Amino acid sequence: MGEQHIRVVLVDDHPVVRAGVRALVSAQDDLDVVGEAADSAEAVAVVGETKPDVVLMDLSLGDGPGGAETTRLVRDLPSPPQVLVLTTYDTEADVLEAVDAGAAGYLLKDAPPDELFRAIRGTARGETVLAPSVATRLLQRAASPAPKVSPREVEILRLLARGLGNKEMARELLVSEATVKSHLSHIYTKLGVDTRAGAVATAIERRILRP
Amino acid sequence: MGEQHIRVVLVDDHPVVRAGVRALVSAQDDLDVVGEAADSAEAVAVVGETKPDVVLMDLSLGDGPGGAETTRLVRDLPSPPQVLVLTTYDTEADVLEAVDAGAAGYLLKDAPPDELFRAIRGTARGETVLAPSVATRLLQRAASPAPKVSPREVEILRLLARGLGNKEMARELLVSEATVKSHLSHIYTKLGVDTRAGAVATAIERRILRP
DNA sequence: ACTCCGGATAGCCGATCGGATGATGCCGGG
DNA sequence: CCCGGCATCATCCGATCGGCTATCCGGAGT
Repeated sequence: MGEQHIRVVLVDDHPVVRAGVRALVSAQDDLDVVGEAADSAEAVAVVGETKPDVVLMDLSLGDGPGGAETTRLVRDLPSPPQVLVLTTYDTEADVLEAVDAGAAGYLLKDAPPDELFRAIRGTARGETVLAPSVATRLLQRAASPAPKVSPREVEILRLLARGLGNKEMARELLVSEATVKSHLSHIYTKLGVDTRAGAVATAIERRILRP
Repeated sequence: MGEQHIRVVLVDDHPVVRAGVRALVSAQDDLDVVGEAADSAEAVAVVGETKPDVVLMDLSLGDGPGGAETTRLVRDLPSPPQVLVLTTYDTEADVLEAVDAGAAGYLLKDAPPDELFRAIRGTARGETVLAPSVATRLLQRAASPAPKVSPREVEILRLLARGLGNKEMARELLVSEATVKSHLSHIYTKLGVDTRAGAVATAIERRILRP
């Protein structure tokens, strides 16, 4: 069998979380934490230097590029590591973006240590590891129609959340009021609502808008 | 000078965070982690047994009572410990509730370890320790009028976010449509908006509603 | 080449909303 | 004891919204 020690790099902007994962992971005989990074740039550098088997990636990295983008970057490196996303949220959008970026697994931070260890080992073996709640969510969404809002519609949603009326949105976007209404109708259909307030709530819930 | 070792109990539902704080705090000569708890009941039990000087309290504890309520509980114990809130969010509502519950400090989880240590020591000495961002926010809000929505108005907001019309809300709440409109008007005034969509967005932003 | 989709536009109409104004009853703090 | 906040209800009215039906254009994909 290949490597006996799985080399792990941690990417998380929270010192506390890094310390926690390091403490837990290091205590495992077959797992070594060979590096840490607090942001995207650091992550790329550290991964390039240490050539880990697995990268534990947080999705929210503070200012610069997020975890999804960083996942892309490290996956584009020569002999790229497997990326296991370890984050707080399990939004559909987050999961999809991460998987799309080349993540091999998705775990939540409230997972018990055991699950974390198993996930790291599985990921290192090339397996795809999803937290139960994430897997469930994915299946749910896969069954139901995927509501993908267009860029323009997102703009509308943004203005909507600011409480603008159709007329005001029209002025803001330099289009006619009819166009705004048209977009809104499409948004309602896609989000499965029929009021502006509901659209805003659903948009925020699905992370189409950020509060 | 009193105790040379400051006894600390951790309350957080995330194993990873507990491990992280424990690893960081334990490495300090003058700080001892004498207990951990993952939920409110456990917290009260552990604090009662270990009589710590400081409790590091997360505000979101999963299912049962939250961190604010738990803070009240441990502060009501005989010879209560100081409570230092250590959480992810710095919402005005969260801060106020925590302080009201008897918390002596408020730190964010992305704080550097140094700051955490200083906060623990300060809290143990009875000082009030606020994260800079939290302090700033408090001053801001203290200057501007505090918009406190009534319980009934929160109910209205909840239904609003579900996209219900005034008539439907009225039926749901067993009141007349006029009453609903009245509440809405008050909500608009308090939140500084003039549309339902804006109200929902602002309510979520101010954490009056949870997405 | 042809189709599908996002984006833009138009008009119609009933339902709803938001603002203004005013009134009543209850409770708790000053 | 009186005031203020909360909750309740009522009416009026102009502005807006949401649903419906149709058309047009340009780019991406088959």
